[in-house]
Amino acid sequence: MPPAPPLRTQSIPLRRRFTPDAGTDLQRCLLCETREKSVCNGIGDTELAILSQASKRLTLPPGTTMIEEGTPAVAFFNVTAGTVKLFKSLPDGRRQITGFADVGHFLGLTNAGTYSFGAETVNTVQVCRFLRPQLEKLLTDYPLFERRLLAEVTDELAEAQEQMLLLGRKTARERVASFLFSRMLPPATPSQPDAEGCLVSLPMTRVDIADYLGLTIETVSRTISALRREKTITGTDNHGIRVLSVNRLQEIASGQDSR
Amino acid sequence: MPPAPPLRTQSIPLRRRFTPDAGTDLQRCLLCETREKSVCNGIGDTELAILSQASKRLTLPPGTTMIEEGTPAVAFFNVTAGTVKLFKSLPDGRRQITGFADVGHFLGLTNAGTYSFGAETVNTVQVCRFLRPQLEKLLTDYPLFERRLLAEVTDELAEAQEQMLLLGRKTARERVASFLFSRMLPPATPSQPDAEGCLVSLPMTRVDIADYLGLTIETVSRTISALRREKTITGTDNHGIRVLSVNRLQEIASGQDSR
DNA sequence: CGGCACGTTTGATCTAAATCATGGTGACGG
DNA sequence: CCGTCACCATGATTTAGATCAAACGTGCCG
Repeated sequence: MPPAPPLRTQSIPLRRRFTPDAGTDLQRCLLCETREKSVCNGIGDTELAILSQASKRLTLPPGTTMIEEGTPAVAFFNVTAGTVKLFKSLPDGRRQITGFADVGHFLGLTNAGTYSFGAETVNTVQVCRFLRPQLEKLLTDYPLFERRLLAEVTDELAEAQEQMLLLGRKTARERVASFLFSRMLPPATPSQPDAEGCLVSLPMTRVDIADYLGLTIETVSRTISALRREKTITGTDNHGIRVLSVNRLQEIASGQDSR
Repeated sequence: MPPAPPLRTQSIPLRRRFTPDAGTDLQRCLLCETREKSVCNGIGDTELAILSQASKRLTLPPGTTMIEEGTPAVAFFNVTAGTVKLFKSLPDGRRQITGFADVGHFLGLTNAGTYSFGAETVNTVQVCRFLRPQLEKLLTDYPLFERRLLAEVTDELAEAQEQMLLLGRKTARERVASFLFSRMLPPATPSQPDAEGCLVSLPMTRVDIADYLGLTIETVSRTISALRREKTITGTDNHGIRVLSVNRLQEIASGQDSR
């Protein structure tokens, strides 16, 4: 029914951009600062050399297509810097972003032979790439790695259910508030806890936010403006807002809101 | 913004209804017909007695609350007959059904100490219940069990992403078509493949369908009527419709639709 | 320095689906 | 057998958010 929206993907997949980082030594994983946040923590310190060999670290510029929906599922990624957006599309171009994978998150897991979703970098991203056979070997060799992955997928599923509640039953206002609130929960940018309000980083564009919340860019923009007008948030920078009242935001997000 | 809808839960949790089945012998799992459809298949034939001891089979009448959102996560269930609905709610009563767990599906997995969702039987349901410590022992003792569970959760996540696309970007017509189509994919009720059209069983009420698709009962009702009027489906039974044109239904579901 | 491209904001209008309202049907119990 | 209750269908009206339409800033490049 809705007419096909204009194509929004400003980026094209560039194979030559998949350049491995220069210094890929065997100590890489041991020194990795994001290890404890990720599945890699399921592998002991002594065996980390194996992990380094099983994976390759890549640096990807903003707007790089990492996964194209429907292509063979050959790799699994672990994000060590930046933000990746995951999405599904309809033939006419309508798109739903199903999640943003930040530092410590994995992506690319699937049972089917092909990916059922696409993935594209939001900003400059660093990932560790595991090819499928290597991943499977890690799973069988390191039970704690598998256990950790199971836990991560379980969390991911719980988040997905929360997002279904948002998409199916929340108002635009509640959706935007939920989004901002969830973005300030993990200590991603824990700058000043509440010196001048908590800073929330929004590396993605309004289009991405809209496609994540099941809204249009106009509605997202208007709603953010309204929250600004009523002093729940401040900041005119498009990629970083400041939350003035966390409680207020949470109330709106959970639907306990007057207006 | 939307006023609290009237309470829709016609059922109340009845502790006394959690009665274990009479004949719980050690051979139960070996004879279980739904084993190969479920995580239990990760355990070898010889060790099935252990599985029988780790679980308890229960028969639950329609409308039984199995899991109450926010309560301690003490059990994990495997559905062996019937259909269970999983849902999340907002304080004012708005509800989103996040999935229907049919035969072979598990429910109740979580990392947090409490359930982040509720679960209620749609019709008469049989489940095998594992208490949490028992489940964890199975996971560590039987790698194939854990691997199978990881695969199930991964599938569940893919389904959740598909549902996010539906909730965020599809029209009412596309949502209903997608629902009916997805319900006929698994050979749940594989009666006649296409003798007089494929039969699809809908054990849940219109309210449940609406809460699953992020619509109102009126819209669901009208949309089903429209599909009937245009001969894509037939049947006046509320809990079972017949798909006359599978292709047509799939086209509508995926958004390639004229009207 | 001017112009173009991109992302964003804001206003006016439209519409798909929600809400409000009513009637029908079948199951169940007294 | 009749009243009640749960569920479903359908018509009339309203509305939240989509769509259509400018206009504004900012950064980039010739």
